[in-house]
Amino acid sequence: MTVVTRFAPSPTGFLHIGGARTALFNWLFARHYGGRFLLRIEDTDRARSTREAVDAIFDGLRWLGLDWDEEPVFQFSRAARHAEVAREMIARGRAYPCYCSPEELTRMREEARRDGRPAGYDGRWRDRDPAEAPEGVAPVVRLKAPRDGETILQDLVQGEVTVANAQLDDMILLRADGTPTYMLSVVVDDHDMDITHIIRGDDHLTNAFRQTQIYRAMGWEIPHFAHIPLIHGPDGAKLSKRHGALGAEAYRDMGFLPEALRNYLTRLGWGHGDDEIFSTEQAVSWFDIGGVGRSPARFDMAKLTSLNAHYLREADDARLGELIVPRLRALAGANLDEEALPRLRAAIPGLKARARTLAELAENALFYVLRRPISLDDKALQQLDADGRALLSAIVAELAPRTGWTKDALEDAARAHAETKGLKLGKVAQPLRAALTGSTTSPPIFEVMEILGADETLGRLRDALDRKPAPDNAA
RNA sequence: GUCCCCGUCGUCUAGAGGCCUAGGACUCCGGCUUUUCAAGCCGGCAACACGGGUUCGAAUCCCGUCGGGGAUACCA
Repeated sequence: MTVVTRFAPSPTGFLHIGGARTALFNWLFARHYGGRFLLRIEDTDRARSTREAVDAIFDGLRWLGLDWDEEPVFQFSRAARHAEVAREMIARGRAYPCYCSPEELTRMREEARRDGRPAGYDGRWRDRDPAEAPEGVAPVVRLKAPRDGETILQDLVQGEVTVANAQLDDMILLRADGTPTYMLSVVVDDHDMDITHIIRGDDHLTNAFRQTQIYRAMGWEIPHFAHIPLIHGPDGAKLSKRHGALGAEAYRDMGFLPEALRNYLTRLGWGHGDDEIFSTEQAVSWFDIGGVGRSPARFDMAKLTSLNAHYLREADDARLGELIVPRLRALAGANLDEEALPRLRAAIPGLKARARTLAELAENALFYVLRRPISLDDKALQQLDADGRALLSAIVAELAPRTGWTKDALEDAARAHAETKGLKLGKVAQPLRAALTGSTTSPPIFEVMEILGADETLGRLRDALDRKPAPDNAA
């Protein structure tokens, strides 16, 4: 049997992080078993579904590297088929029209709750003669669900879960306007799409019981269910839009790499021994439902960030360069000079080891592409006090005439210079760093000098020396 | 209210009766290294929710309590 999984989001917003993980698990499972991973857009709620949301979901999935098989199914387009199934259920005596008014239903719910009974529709039209139907009221179609006994679910994650049928009322299959409800649509579509494994959030666990009853009513084979625990926010509450339930694109904008998010999300709620960092290929070969935990997990930015730092260090230099160009343009508030790109390419290795996100990478890279004179931060300014400037002018004289402008030669020269003055290398390195990068932290300073080149380096050093001395901090 | 699910360091988790004086990762705190900052290496703090059983022996099995979450729509 070929495994077929699906991800079935409703296009009412972006691809939020919980949905992304659900999609990921379905994708991993299908790929692991060499099966198919399908997409179905559940757009039957016409009022809330938008084309923008559909695009955002596709984009998010693509960005995460989750490719799907076949054309996505749009659920609304299958409404006629859903209604046909409902009619078939009526013909089989497994569904019936119900003429209850919304007011009646509310009253039923309130009374049931007050009496401590399970809330829900009491089945009053279940066996009533349709001749008694009130004039001019369009009925809904309800499932004639079993009233006694219990429905048992064999869940791949939650194990065997049992619920008394008395808890489940006769759910609506077709609305008064003839459109299908979610409960009917999912079952029909999952069946027609030959879905073998339904992997979804455990907020659907109770739906699975009702859906099981529809499968039975139609005599269809019931797929395997795997209800995975939801992701919670840092405060332990449900991850909602109020907390961290951001869309995949928000994480992209914050500067996370898709492979880092994929690794993080895979590890959230799933484990393979003590493995923390693994490739997508490894994840595919290791992934199985058995490794999925039963308790909800909280979303932890710090760990995602740490993972991202790892993947940043591993990432291809040219790729990172391209990724940060738009960010650099925004930070610089201008287009980049021609020499900026080759300079950036040479600088990435030194830069990426010091950044945790693309946002940080761009910030740290900015000094390389800024035009002279560059601005200095407060700590850099402090390095360029009278002492610092004296050190600087001495070393500028030393560096200016040289021809071998490589980091090793430059370091040798600086070391020799420091030694004659009886200073540690750090003493001369910091003023150089301040003048060249505008900050007190940067990649190795002689590497910076080599990448900047002799002209730019000397220019920046002169800029620093030409500056008016910083006002005395003590004053 | 009713039903269902969950409960190991702050967080993610390993653990499927003795291998557990509970392991790893992230965070945090020290140290080493060092031209700064990272990285790396070494070390440290830190958990089996609680109470009863079962057993020679329980984080692991059972029951209860408490806590958290989810579902209870002519939404999906």
